[in-house]
Amino acid sequence: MNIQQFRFVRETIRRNFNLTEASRALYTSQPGVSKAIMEFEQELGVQIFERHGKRIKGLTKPGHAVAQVVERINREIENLKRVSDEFAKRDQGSLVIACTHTQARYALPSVIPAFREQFPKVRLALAEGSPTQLAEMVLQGQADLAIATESLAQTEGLASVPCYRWEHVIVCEASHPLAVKARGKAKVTLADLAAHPIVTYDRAFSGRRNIDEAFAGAGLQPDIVLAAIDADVIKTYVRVGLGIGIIAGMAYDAVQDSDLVSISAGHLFGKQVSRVAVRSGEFLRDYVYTFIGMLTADLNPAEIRAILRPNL
Amino acid sequence: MNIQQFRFVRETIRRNFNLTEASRALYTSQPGVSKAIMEFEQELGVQIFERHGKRIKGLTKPGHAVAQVVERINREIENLKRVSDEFAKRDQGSLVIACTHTQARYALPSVIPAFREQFPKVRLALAEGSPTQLAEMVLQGQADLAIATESLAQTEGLASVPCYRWEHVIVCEASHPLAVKARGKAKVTLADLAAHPIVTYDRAFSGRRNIDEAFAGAGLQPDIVLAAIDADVIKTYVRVGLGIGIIAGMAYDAVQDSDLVSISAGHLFGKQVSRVAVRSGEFLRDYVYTFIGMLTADLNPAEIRAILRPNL
DNA sequence: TGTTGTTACGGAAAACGTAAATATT
DNA sequence: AATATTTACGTTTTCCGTAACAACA
Repeated sequence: MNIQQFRFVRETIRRNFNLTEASRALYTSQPGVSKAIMEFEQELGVQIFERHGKRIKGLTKPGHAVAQVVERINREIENLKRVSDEFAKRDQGSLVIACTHTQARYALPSVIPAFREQFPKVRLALAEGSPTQLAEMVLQGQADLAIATESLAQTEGLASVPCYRWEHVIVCEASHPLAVKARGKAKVTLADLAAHPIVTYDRAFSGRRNIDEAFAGAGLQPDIVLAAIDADVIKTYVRVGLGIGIIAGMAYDAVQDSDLVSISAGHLFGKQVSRVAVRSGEFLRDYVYTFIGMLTADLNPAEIRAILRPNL
Repeated sequence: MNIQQFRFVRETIRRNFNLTEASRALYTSQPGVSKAIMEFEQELGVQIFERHGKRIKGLTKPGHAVAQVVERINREIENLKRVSDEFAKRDQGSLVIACTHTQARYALPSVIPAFREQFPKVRLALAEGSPTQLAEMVLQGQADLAIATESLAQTEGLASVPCYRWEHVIVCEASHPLAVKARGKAKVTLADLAAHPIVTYDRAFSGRRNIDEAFAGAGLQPDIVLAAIDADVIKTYVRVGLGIGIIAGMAYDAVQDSDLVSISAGHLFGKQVSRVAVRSGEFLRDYVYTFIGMLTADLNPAEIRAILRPNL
């Protein structure tokens, strides 16, 4: 039994039971993988992979059980490297942040510079995607943490902490009837919004679910003429007159967006809570906790650690 | 990095940082262990062991962190063998039961034969000790499960289920004043007991704590003239007139002990609950769950599994 | 001075890549 | 026919034990 065998088994499963791909991914020869896996099966005395003749098709029943343990071993071995790097490399390393465009564009710019100053040797990477993709990235170990408003708290295998609160705002031109009404101190209603074409976020992003639910709860059918992933796109289409925009409050910049007005919409769509998530049970470098601490003003690093790593 | 290194590190720690002993325990050469550990440290880039010159004295700070992960890896590797044996060996294997003398002598005889019949190829072993020793055996992986009334539920790292209830009984000769009183349907009191010399269990065993607490709660000072680990010894000294005995109810056999009378004492010392414990997070062979199921009449195997292995 | 850990070295074993053969779709 | 897996085989590397050496207590 050896560590290579664990890696081979894992990669073969990940690559949909294609030994050739697995071997390529691990920079080794395909016969080597084949042989190692066969020896592994022989040593354990069980067949891990379902074979149709020579083709590997999937996991056998014992294979499922073995694969679970192998996965845990692989993770712990990765943890081992991280643990030792924590001491050996001190504050060198990398931090891969999986986040939505909204986070990358509006939330992180206030945090990243401070982090960079404290850990100049940590290489930073931003990976963007939909909340479910972000969760997947963290689960697969491709990213160290994910930041999003959706999905993270519900995803099995992730541990998450609330990170900050925000609300939606409506953006439109100053001359728009809604802007006029808001200036008159009158509260904008869902019915007001439903009367106009709307540009807002795509299904999976930035509290769009709450928007849909709010309208549905009021028995209204909003006229969403365009859905986009990021507020910049939304604002652009608001500017060309496609409709009114509903975006995250932090995405409205009083200076840069002075040609538009923002009308608070928290009373319509509720408070949104962005969360930051990591893979549960994972060893994380100290600076990851520091980074999360910078994101979440009201929790201290010890609290964060306690929530994200309860059993270590 | 390889599996040997993990084993070497673990064994070196277990053997109090003596490489020579560790190498002997693992049936290999001492220079091999030394070299493997040094290479491991080099690869991780941290020093795991504290060295005074050449002597290894303990773990460094990074060593502590590394050792924790290494321990987890070792356990998972052991699990791997068990998982595959579960399928490969079907119902062959071994079952090491750590229990107190009381369990071995009075509780298990009704269970073991049935188990043996169902799994004739499973080698059985009984390891006896005090409840804390039993817990330790399970934690260290020397035993698969522990059965005892004390300690198990409180011990960190163990998962336990209640197994059966029992009560203490008083044993004495039929002519003894207490026996006379009991025959007259009068309830025996703690004060009655305190008036006579008592022979009962040793501090750590079989609900002795409840006995002490009951007397203390009543402000009485019992005259415990002899404390023993097992009921056979206690009954022997009761027979030679050393005093009255307080033993576990199941330890009184109406036939074999017909020269003594038993007086129920549940109202004095409360109900005792024996528990069965396993190391939490451990993979256990199917027959282990079957065995536990035989011990615990009121829980079915699925419930037991759920309690003892919540995250698998 | 005995015990414990490291260095040196050589034979055995294994790991791994290339080439060829074989099976599957 | 093209793709995928296993077998064969030889080189290279690693493993591991013995022997010798060094240092602690």
